[in-house]
Amino acid sequence: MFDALIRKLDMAGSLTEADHQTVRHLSLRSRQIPARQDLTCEGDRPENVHLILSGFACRYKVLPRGKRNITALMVPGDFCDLHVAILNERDHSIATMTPCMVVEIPRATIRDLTENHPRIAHAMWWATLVDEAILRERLISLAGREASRRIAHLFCELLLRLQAVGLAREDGYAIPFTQVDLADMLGLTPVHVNRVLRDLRSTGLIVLAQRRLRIPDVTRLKAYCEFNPNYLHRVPRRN
Amino acid sequence: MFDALIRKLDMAGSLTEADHQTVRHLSLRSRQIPARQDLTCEGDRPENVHLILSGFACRYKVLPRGKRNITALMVPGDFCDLHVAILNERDHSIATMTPCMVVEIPRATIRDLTENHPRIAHAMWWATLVDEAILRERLISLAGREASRRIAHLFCELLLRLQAVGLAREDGYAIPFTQVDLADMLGLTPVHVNRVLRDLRSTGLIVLAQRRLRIPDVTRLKAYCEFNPNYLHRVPRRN
DNA sequence: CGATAAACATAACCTATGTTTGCGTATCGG
DNA sequence: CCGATACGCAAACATAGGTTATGTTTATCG
Repeated sequence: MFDALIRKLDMAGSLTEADHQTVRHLSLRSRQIPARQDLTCEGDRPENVHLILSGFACRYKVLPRGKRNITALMVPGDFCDLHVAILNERDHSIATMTPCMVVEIPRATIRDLTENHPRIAHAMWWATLVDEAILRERLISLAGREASRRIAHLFCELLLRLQAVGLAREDGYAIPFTQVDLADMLGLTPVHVNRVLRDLRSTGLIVLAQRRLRIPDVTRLKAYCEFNPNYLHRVPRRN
Repeated sequence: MFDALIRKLDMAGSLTEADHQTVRHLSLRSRQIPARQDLTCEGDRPENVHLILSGFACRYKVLPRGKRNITALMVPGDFCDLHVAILNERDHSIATMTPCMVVEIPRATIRDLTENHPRIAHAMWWATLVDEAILRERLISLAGREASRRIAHLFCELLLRLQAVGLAREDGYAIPFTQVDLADMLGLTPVHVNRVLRDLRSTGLIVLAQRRLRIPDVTRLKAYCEFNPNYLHRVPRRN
């Protein structure tokens, strides 16, 4: 539990051993949550910040017409809602997409960390900024890429993010979303998602069956959607 | 110069008088920059954080095919690139859209503030989160609203943001963008922006001429695009 | 085991938006 | 003052993606 949290914060690259100890001495609880259940709702006075240990969650907002927009996807190791500690009203909801194990971090704990542990505060701010960068890239997808490249781009992003936490192989991963979920993430209709997936399959760019995605030629898929991973702000590891 | 900065940080609502003093004693320079000029480029090792005193700027990214995507709009009182202090590589560029007066805040100054002034750090983090909320709302516009509502939504957002800094009246404001700029912000073609503006004009929702926007019936325009201002996280002022 | 629902698939049609092109007008440097 | 360039506007046409409808497969459950 603490490991996941420390690993996340360490990505910012500024923690000391003392900071690690501080984190390890927090009193945290983790909780198992079933699939498709709200963690928090728009308008709530939020009490806890959540970190995902396992499973997938999403940030979403429902328009008056009933359309669900997924604005972010959270995978194991991600914070769901750091905002909570800072902003007073939440402007969106967060739900699990699969069963999830999450750590609950009380708002007060975050407050304390930001006030008394500048390097940890810095790391949390860093995490916020990376989330924002991912959001920006999704915006670019919606504004400028056609449906097939948009999907391909999402698949490439997920490949890297899941590899970073050991949930993807070199060439693929388990993908737990329905086509409706994908549509809500990509700003498309489920029907069109289905069409485009068929096309991507038929050109051999992806192999997708039984909720498992295989990318036979990762380089080719990345080239197809002009994927540039710099926005993920990964520390260059083995590059 | 310090006033604008303090006003921005104060929106988070957590600064003390001592913090104000700290800010006032920073050594900052301001600089006039002509229209349509990059403040910083993608890939740069960034050195300064910018705060806009006057004029409009945007955050953008150019896709390989040459399409420019504007992912954010900065108006007077906004930070352009708080990231800089935290992330090491920039993944996008920032440019002025009109002539701008900007304050340059050295990266080292931000570092110092985050390490030694937790409430100021908190305020900067807050600003980041509000930017992210705005970004999310733009994402929703692109994913779920058709062109005319998308434009209307942008106009409503700008009305509030500009009113907050005294640059808009009750019913309108000077809007310095070209239709090409609008297209790049909205993920549309300039031609379609033109069409849609014509429609919005003909239905009387907006009056737009000589780079000045007037909204005869603000309530009606807000209703039209289902505008909900909660994502701006304004402190309720006179509501 | 059959019944029900969820997810996936695909076809026909429709519409919002992109594309191309052209024209008029304002703006600006020389 | 002139030519060049940017911007706004409009019309005709092309297409990606939305809509509606319906069938098929897979999972769930009594």
